[in-house]
Amino acid sequence: MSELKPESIEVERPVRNTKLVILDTAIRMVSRDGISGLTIGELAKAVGMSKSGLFAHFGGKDQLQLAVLEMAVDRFVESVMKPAFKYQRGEPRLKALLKNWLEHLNDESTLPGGSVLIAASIELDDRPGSLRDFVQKSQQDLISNIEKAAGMAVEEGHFRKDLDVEQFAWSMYSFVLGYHHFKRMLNDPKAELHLKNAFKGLLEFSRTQVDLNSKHNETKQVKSSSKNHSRAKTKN
Amino acid sequence: MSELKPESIEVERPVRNTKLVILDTAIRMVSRDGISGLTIGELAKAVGMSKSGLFAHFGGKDQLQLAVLEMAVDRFVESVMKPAFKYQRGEPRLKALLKNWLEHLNDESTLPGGSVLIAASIELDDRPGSLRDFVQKSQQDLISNIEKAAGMAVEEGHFRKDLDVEQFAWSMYSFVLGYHHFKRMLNDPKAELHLKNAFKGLLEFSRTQVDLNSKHNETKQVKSSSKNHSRAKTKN
DNA sequence: AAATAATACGAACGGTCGTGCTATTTTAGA
DNA sequence: TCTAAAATAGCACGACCGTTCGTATTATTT
Repeated sequence: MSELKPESIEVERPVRNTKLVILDTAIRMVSRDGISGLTIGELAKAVGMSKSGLFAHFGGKDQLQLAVLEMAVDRFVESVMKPAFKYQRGEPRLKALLKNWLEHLNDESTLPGGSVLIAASIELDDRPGSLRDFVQKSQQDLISNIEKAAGMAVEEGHFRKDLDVEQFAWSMYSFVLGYHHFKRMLNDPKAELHLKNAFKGLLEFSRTQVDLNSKHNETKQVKSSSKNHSRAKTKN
Repeated sequence: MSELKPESIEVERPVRNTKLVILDTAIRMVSRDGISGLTIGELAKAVGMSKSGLFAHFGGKDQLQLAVLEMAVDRFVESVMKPAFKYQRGEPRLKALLKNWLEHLNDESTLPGGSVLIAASIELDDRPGSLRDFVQKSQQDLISNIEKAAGMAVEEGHFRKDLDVEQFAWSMYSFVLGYHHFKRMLNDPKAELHLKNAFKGLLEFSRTQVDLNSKHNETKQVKSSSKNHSRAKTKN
């Protein structure tokens, strides 16, 4: 009736939410059933639209799957990586990284069935294609960022100079995988405790320890003859 | 009824290899495509028989899947656990365990697409049912065995007395998961090296460290004179 | 007002899925 | 060899898969 001025300020109110709603729903389904378990029919039913209508938003199933994984990576970067990189270089940043990572994995509202990317890694690790390539690259980026952060900790003097940053990233990532596995599959209530203990031990191991009398560290070996007099062992 | 033909030597038993052949083929397919990716039609084609003929061997798809997982666990026990338990209690057994585990994971002939059980764990971790229950129990058994082996290492004096064996098992398992992930998804050629380094570090961390600088180290425990007799000490 | 683009819909297609039912072949014991 | 049972094949079914097509309802542009 009274629409006189159509050039109001609410010009930017498009229904572009559709694609986002689809992907948001899809990511939860994929979290439970895996990237291969995603079906267009089920997804359409979940978002309340027709198969063909949903299909039209993506060029095909592969592109739908890829869009889901891209969104998963995007969320990970936004909620884990970027906030961590606002912390101070070195140990604080690494600690923040693990903390954000943990919170991200524990967010049941967005990941009710566990990490999409960890699951996709195992699902796709022997199926060549653009999906696998994408996941692989995202994982490599993550590892690389951990290594860089560890390298900064060395530069800052938080970690000792002969630390193998590749080994550090490897161990840290393995601990996160272990946490995911123990929590989700084994329902281990101590999973978080064990992760924190392991990470604390890794930090202590990596820290500068200068009370050495012998200096024959002729190797890049990660383990030197450092005596960890204060070992983090919270017995329970 | 006690009259049987004693001269009958049942040596010419045409082994009912059909079921075994089916499961052996299935395990390789599942290694690549996951336990949910297994289809009866593809499996029948791979072993060269009809869908219905293969189907008759199992009561349904669920039971086929369960049989595959059971065989996977059986092979793991036979090739990893049992041989390791022939080694001496303590560190030697733990080292053998990891060695066998590594060789098992590296056996491309039986596991061309990575561990069936690790993949199944992630696939099933949010889908209740008999499959999930079975995998969960098998994993719990494995963890429990690692904890026991670590406990023995404590009893033998290889590891220090206040070692948290749960934490030990958690870390060891996490390293294996990390190895699997880095090798399969990231194609990291250093995966095995990193695993060995991490395990070596874990062993050193767990070992009895005779700190010479601290005076009040309650080393009432002799180190080598009577290491053979266990002192009836059970883990708390 | 007319033309155009964007969205979403329902119906249908060819395939594959798991799974019954019935026939045929193979095997084992008399 | 004969026969009963076990093993396997053939066939058909309903359900669901991804995908295509034609179309209706809107917005946006001309």
